Amino acid sequence: MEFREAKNKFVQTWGALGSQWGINKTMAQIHALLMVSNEAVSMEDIMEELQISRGNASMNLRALMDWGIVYKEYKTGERREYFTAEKDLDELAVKISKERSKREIKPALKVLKEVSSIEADGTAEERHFVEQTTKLYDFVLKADNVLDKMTEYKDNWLAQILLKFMK
Amino acid sequence: MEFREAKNKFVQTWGALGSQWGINKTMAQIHALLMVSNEAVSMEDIMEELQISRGNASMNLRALMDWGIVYKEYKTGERREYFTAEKDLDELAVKISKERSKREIKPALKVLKEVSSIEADGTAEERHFVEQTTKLYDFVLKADNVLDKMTEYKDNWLAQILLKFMK
DNA sequence: AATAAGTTTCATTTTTTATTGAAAGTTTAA
DNA sequence: TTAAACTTTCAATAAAAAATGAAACTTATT
Repeated sequence: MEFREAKNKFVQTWGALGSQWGINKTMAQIHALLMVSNEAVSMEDIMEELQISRGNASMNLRALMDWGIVYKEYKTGERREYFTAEKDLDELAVKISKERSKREIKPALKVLKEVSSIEADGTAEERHFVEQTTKLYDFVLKADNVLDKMTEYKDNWLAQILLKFMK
Repeated sequence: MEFREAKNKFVQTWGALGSQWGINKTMAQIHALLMVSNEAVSMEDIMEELQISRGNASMNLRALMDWGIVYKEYKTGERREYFTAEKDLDELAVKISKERSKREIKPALKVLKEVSSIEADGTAEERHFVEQTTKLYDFVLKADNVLDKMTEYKDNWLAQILLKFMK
């Protein structure tokens, strides 16, 4: 396999993976492209390389910047904007999990808390509902916290968490 | 909030969360419904409660069973099939992460290995590509393994992983 | 302050994904 | 072995999500 083919395969695969995990294909592809570029890339280049429209490129670049995993760069003497991706993978993981937690897990937790707090002295059905949603709330909260800790001390998280536990 | 409202809210929320993570809405909703039911539920009931067609119910129940998180149950003297969900949340997490790893992470790793193995003594661009995809391969592999370990020893995974590390 | 070079927005269109429903298939039991 | 009760499949349809592209907007330069 030669370079261009490999690069293309990587971008396509990353895009497919993204869409399986609820991140739109183009957004993941742009990110992939920037990840493996050794220098900042202009919007034109991205449009050209992925064969997408200006609007699409613009909106997904904006989304990637909102996630904090793509940065704008200005070259002196040039009007055009260039883009680079966060290339530190630990940093990338931290940002993605923080963002998804904020956008998706936290709101879900809120609902879980709400629905598990209904009065249910009634039927077995109701008691089971409250029990199960309460367990789910605790579980999701715990999982979210572990993730948070893992990312907070990104280097050697295991040792760090352990330290915290022992304190 | 009273019971029916709470139950409905839970099912809707779980469905939305599912679709944000690449699991189809109905599949997540059926799972939610079964999770909070204290007894096995028939396909008819599911169709009725979620207002979905027979085909849809059938296909998504099949998918949930393929994932190993929903089981068929037979009631003696009844023709009809009933369904229950895995209610142990640790077990649920294990099964979901195993399944997603198998379906999505493993194939992605394969591609990453492939594309990071190209000959690249050429340009800086090519060298950067190989370096970056190699890092990514290592990272994803490591993350996948940690998850695997966490789920393998689901109770007190921290201590267990630590033990392994120390051996 | 006019213009040029570039970027963003968003109504419309396209693509992708999920759902329906009717026909085919199974299974149980009389 | 037939029929009734139920489930599965899959081509057609609907719904949801993503992409387009042209107009509006911004900013830098002369």
